[in-house]
Order: sequence, then C-alpha cells, then structure tokens
Amino acid sequence: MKRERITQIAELLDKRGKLSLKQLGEYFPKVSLMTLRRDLFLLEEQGRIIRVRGGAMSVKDVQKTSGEPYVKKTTIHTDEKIEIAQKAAGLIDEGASIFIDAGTTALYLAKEMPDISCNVFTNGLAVATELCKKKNVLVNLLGGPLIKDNLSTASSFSSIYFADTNFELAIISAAAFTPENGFSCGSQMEADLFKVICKKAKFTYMMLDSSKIGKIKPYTFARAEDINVLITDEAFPEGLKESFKALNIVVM
Amino acid sequence: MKRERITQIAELLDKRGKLSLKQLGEYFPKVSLMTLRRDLFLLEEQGRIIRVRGGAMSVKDVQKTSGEPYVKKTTIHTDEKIEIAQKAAGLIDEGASIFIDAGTTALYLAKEMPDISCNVFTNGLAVATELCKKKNVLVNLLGGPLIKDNLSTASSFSSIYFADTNFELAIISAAAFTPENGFSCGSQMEADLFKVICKKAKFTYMMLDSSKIGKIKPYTFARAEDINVLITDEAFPEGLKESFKALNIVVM
DNA sequence: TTCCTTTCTATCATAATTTATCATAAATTT
DNA sequence: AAATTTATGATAAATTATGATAGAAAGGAA
Repeated sequence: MKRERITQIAELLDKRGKLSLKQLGEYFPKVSLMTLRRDLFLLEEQGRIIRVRGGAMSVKDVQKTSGEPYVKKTTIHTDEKIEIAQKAAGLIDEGASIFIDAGTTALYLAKEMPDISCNVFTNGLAVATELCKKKNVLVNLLGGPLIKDNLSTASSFSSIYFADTNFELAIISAAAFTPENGFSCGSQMEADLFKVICKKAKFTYMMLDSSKIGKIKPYTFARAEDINVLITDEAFPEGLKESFKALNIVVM
Repeated sequence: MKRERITQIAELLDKRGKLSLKQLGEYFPKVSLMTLRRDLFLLEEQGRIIRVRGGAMSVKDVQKTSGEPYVKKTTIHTDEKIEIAQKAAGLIDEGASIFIDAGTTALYLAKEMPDISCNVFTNGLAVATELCKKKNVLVNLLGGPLIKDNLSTASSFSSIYFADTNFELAIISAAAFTPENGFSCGSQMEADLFKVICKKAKFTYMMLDSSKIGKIKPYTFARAEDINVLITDEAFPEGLKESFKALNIVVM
C-alpha cells in the first residue's frame, strides 16, 4: 500500500537521518526505484523530508541534533557510522547496564538500539533525548557543565558520580587512533571520563570508523589492549584488524 | 448482518492497524469486495477509520505515523507562559548564577533569555539544549536518572552535587498552588530537589501562571513566604496578589 | 575544460484500484 | 401479498499507481 510505504520511508528517514535511493530500494524490494523516487517527491512536497541528489535526508538532520555544525550536503554518502551503530546495537542484551558516549556514532547507536529493558548511562544530551523514546530503556545522564559544540557533559565530578553506579559494558567511540598513540580525543575532560569509564566497565566496546585511523588527537584515553571488542566498518584495513585480533580483541 | 459485519471490520482495523481490501475479503468470503468497499466508505463517514488506496487504516495508526516525533504535548496556556517567561528573562543580570527548572515555562524562559554571560544550572534537557544556543551562557546540567515524560533529571544525588556549586537565584515553577498547601508538584524527587534549590539560592523567583491556582499536587516544596518574587500573568487574582505582597514578596 | 558515469525528469503504457451505474436480491413496510 | 426500501453483486468507466525507457542534468575524473 502506497500510504503505508510512504509513512515507513518517512519514519526510516527520521531515524537514519539520510538514505540513498539504493538503500531505500533494499528496504522496499517489491517496488521499483522510480516509485520510491516519486514517494520521496511527495514527502518533500509535504515538507517532511529534503530530497538531495542520490537520495533524501530528514528535515532535522542528525548533525543539527548532535550539535555539529550544520553543513548542507548535496549528495548522499552512506554512513559508515550507521553500519557500526547497527552492529553495536546487536550486541546489547536485555537487562544490561551500559555506558554510551556522546558522539555522532553513539547517537546513531541510540537510534538503532532495541527497546529492551536495560540501563544506559551517557554524557550526551542528544543520546539521552533519543533514548527517552524507548519505553523500556532507563536513561541516566551524567551531569556537569555542558560542552556546547557536542552537547555533552564531562566534569571532574564524574568519578565521584560513578562511585555508586555500575555498568558492565562501555560502548564508546574515539576521535582518533594510531597503534602508537592508542585511542585519543580532543578534550581532556572527556579523556578523563573515558578512562574512568573503561576502568569501571567489565567490557569495553570501541566503535571506530576507518576514517579515524592514522589520526592523532591530544588526549589518549586507552590503548588497543584496553578494549575487548572493536566495532568498525568495511573499509577497516585488514592488517590492523589482524593486529587487534592478535591482542585477543574481537573485531567486527 | 450488515451492521454486524461493519462492527467486525472496525474492530479488526483497531486491532491490526491497517488492512488491505484483499485481506478483508479473506475475512469475509461471503460478501463481494464491492460490499466491503462500501462498508469502509460508511466507516470513514463515521470517522472511525481512514480509507487509503488499497485498503484502510485505523485512525490511531494514521495519527501515530503522521504525528510529531516526540512529546509535543499540546501545551495550553502558552501565551501566559511566554508572558511570564519574558518577565523572568528581564530579571536576569550579567554575571548571575541561576537555577532554572525543567518545566514548560522554564523552556520558554530559556528561549527568551538574553545572551549575556552568566551561569545557569538546570535539570531539564530541553532547557539545557535550548540554552546551548546562547554563546555566553554557561550551562550546567544536573545529572541522574531521566524522567521520560518531561525530560528532566532529579535524583537523591542532587544535594551532594550542589554541595560545591552555588547560585544566587533560583527561577522555578510549580505545578500547583493554594495558600494552605503552598507550592506543590507531582514528583517526590522534584520536590526534594526544589527544596534543596530554594535553600541553596539567595533569592527564589517563582513562575506561576494563574491556571495553577487552587490546584493541589502531592508534594509541597515551598510555602508562599519562602519565595522572594512571584512572576505571573494578567489573570492572577488581585486578592491573592495582595496577600503575597503582604508577605513582602514582589509580585510582577 | 571534456568525457564518462550516475542520477533525475518526463513521458508513455500498463496494471491496479476506485467510482458510478444498473439490475437483482433481500428485507421491510403497508 | 404487493409495494417500497435497502443491500448486494456485476460491470464499465475513471482515476491512480506503477514500471520502463529515453533524454536531460549533475557530479566526478582525467
């Protein structure tokens, strides 16, 4: 049914932020791309989405909500971050207690997360807001001074806060990685927070898209050997994968 | 049996959300599709379902899918709240350190607030997000478990948190007020938080639109004499104004 | 730039769905 | 039982949705 399909497309776009026509085609294999194209046109007329070359994006795009500067993209490139977020979402079990960070990938993870009963700690406002849509997820926000450019909190206070709160799983992402410098990020406070988190958590899952490899940021918060699972995308170099595996880290 | 069939169709649609004409035909093999079509037409006239090409959907289903993404609870008394928020915004001075609560009026206040250098503490996610748009305002978010229906945090932890943070001004709003029961709200945690806040702050400004008067909520957190300034709207009863003024409270 | 590839638009033919109309059957009224 | 209303089913006409295709436009690479 047309009406239903269009609704689904709109929902999908709200959730994913942007989609290429090809991706849409995978979701709706029964109809032709031409039809989907027409659906997008209709949705654009209603002001519910924005059509761009290659696909479409939701009106309130992810960049806006996560606080990243809004750049109007003219083309759609499939986001590795979503791929990673979907993988990570699949690893969350009922009843788990998890920390999730405040990054863009984490926001995608929040969107992709199953609505199962679990506890989630986060320092990201957008992540927290997103998670509030899930009925069964208990959300716990880390307080403190807000960092405006990524809508996150990170204070020296966090270690005290975590004294009485526990989570078994930390799913975090780094802004940069090299084998020599490990996982690093641009903020001292965040690095400190991550150190505490990693120590606190029984398992640390690192979400790292391949664009971060070879980059270095000022503050290292973990080494390769400190993590348990590395979640990454297709383009991740095989050699590096092997060296992670050699450290007994699951790469997926 | 027409009547009965139509009721069954309506119930079926309520349960399943949406049905194609073909599916309906399987449920009612004794009648022709034309008849079922006519039934759907009647149901639509009564406003019980919505016909779409290929079948029909329940009203609820359509509303759900075409509706807003999140808690846009139809706020009433919007104008009064904005009026109050504007008054409150005018009372904020450069360099001040303020606590703002998580309510709807507080959100308007965040929007109306001048972009001057000051410190704002809040337990509201929406308030915090809004304030992040102001360059000069330092935002400090109270952490803890999130209450999903108003996107606020309120935990037993807050008093510890406030041990080392200071603000001179608390601008809060109550869900209800009577002279006998004072200012009250619907959540114990929030009431506790407000008590701590009022004690901590040098001055307490209460934003109270006139629709709250005469209502009582389970948890009282302050009495009339505990506040310093009452910010309200035009419709606020004169008599009550006088009794506040008699307590040396500024009413505006 | 120029060429090449991809994506988009426009158009048409076809398929599916709905509406309109009429005749008949069933129920209801007189 | 006859007359009248109402419900149903069948059919054709109209509308709408879809898929295919060719040419136009846009983006990327040499």
